[in-house]
Amino acid sequence: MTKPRSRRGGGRPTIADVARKAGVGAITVSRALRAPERVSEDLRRQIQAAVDELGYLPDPNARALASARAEVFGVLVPSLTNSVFAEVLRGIYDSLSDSSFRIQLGNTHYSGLEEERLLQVFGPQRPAALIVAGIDQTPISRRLLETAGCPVVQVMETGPDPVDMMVGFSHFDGGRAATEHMIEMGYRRIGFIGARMDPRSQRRLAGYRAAMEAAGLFDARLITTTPVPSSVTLGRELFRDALAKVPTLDGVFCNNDDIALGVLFECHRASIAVPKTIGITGFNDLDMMEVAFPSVTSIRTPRYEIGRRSVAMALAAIAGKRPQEPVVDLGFELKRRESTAR
Amino acid sequence: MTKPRSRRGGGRPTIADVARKAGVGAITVSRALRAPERVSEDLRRQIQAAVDELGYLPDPNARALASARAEVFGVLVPSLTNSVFAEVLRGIYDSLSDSSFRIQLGNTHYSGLEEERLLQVFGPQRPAALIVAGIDQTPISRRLLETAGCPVVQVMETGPDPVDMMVGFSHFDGGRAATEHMIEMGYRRIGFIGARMDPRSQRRLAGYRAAMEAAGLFDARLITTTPVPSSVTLGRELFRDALAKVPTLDGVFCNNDDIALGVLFECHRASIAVPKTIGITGFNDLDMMEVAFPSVTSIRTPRYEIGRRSVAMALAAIAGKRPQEPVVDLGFELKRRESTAR
DNA sequence: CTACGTCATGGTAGCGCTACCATCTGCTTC
DNA sequence: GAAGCAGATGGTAGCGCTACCATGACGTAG
Repeated sequence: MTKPRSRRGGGRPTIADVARKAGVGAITVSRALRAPERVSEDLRRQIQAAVDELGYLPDPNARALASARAEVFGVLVPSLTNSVFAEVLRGIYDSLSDSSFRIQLGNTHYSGLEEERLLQVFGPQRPAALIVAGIDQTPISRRLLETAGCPVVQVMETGPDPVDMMVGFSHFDGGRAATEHMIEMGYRRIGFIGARMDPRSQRRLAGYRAAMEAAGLFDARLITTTPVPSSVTLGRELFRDALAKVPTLDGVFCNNDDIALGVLFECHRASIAVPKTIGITGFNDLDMMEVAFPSVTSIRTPRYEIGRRSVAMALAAIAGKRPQEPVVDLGFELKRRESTAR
Repeated sequence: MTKPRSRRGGGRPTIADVARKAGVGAITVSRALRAPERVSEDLRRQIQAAVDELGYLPDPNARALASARAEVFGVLVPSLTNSVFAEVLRGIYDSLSDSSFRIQLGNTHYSGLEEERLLQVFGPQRPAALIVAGIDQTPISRRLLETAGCPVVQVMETGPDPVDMMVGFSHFDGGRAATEHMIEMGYRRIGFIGARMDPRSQRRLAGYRAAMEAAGLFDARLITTTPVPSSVTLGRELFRDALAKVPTLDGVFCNNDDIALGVLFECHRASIAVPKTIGITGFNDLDMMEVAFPSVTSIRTPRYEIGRRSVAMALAAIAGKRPQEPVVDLGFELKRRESTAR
């Protein structure tokens, strides 16, 4: 005569309660909820009535345990305050908001080690999909992704060797296009200014370098970088450094828009004419670049779209319909504005 | 002779495997992992060795089901791209990164309905704590929070009637302090410009109004708002509207820094002298306000600290040590800068 | 010396759900 | 008319873990 453990769950209705009330087996309730087309019209209605009456909500933990699969998307980004990733996240959230998937977000702080730790935490939970920023995972992270047993989408960049799927664009090409534009506009001593040189920044720099070399304009002294996290403040300081180092500087390609804004403000403060004396190009094309005075040339990147697309691909894969092409390049767009209109 | 279901888990080691290898009972392994002090030194070592050798990681879903408690913090914010919430999130993440808690983030899009939906999704999972932005929950949301059976922290604002705990500051006082500062600096026709008038913006506006009325300067035509989401672009447009409506405008208190930046750029573009002809005050004090030219007066808000503090309070409550005072006001700071230095 | 705590450990019975297989009905096929 | 089959439904047995209670060893008090 064992008395039941008095509902350690705290008394909320379970699937058995619904089944009893609807006069069916528990498994039929389960099916009615997850695959309604496999239950007759009649029972479906009865079950729905019981669910509504009891206010039944399935326990996601029990579900995850029984099916060895949690309705969770694991998302790993290197930064929460960088508005670039915020936009990607927004795309992810918007695409998932009318599904029953929950989102578990991890912040890697641009650290491979932290990424490994987070994957280790996410893995045992058996997420439905993983979305990770970047394509330069450590070998350990890569193995964790490969053995995660769920669709994986690497976002922000494209590359030759996806773990599973990829959505992004070429940062190298972006850097090159920005630089070629400045050369075309007549700038010659074009500096590169970059903070927190993560792999994507490195590739933009490589694109810059390729363009400068092709034009016979490359000079290592034109490059000013720091591992410090990016900020508008830092943009100003790096620009000062760059100008001190190369007084003949006549343009800057900034690793991102924060930096570009810092440069712009410093030009105002020091009464340096933009675009006449100094041309400025940013990267990402944040909303404010168009409004700035003068408006700032930038590379528009498809951040929101990357988020949406990554979810679409993951959902397709979950549904067993893997996309034909696992690597999607969403491209970018050069926005020519006043800051380079010499 | 029922053959076991061939490990639908996919063959990763379970607590039983560890127990067998260590020559102890499963429950002892469970204890060694969660409350090491209750297991003898000897066994603890043996168990640790077995765990390491097998690479055992507890299944969080099974854990959650058995203990009716998931190691998850549910976090609800109204926007992912608003850098204010990004900073709060950063504080939350930094405070939780060396615990075993996972974070499930929901985006309410400033919608009460969406908030209800998300709480409905988070609840059945039995999170360890809930952190929600704002204090103006709908009655339904409020009940969901009250019956969540876990610590709840409302963040961003303080108010008289916490569901459980609160961390924030007074937006009314912030709005009033900013406005009083401008009055003190000699501005008289001070406009209020605000986008997406969420409850916090409303209270800043109320603070502005209180200060203006106290000084006998209030005029309803000075107020320009819109429900449209905030952006730098919008700041410019609203400023144009405001100026068209009240050509004698000599200052603006902006609902947030994005708007302020838009105003600043428009002043540059239209050759309006700042702070001489128009004074500008923002709200939040984003990094760039100090670097802008001219630098922009703003109300510094303790966003990161709000995130940290909310987690600290939640963790204390989980540990059974509820803070003496459930409502914490972290205050704000007026940063006087060039944009109001008439 | 016995009664009685205390501590370390273990066994059992679920937590609430779903995978798997069995059963049953009704219909088609030859 | 028997065999075969598809579709709807249900029963059973877990998923991997922890709550609860039992047990045994030991020490301490009376």
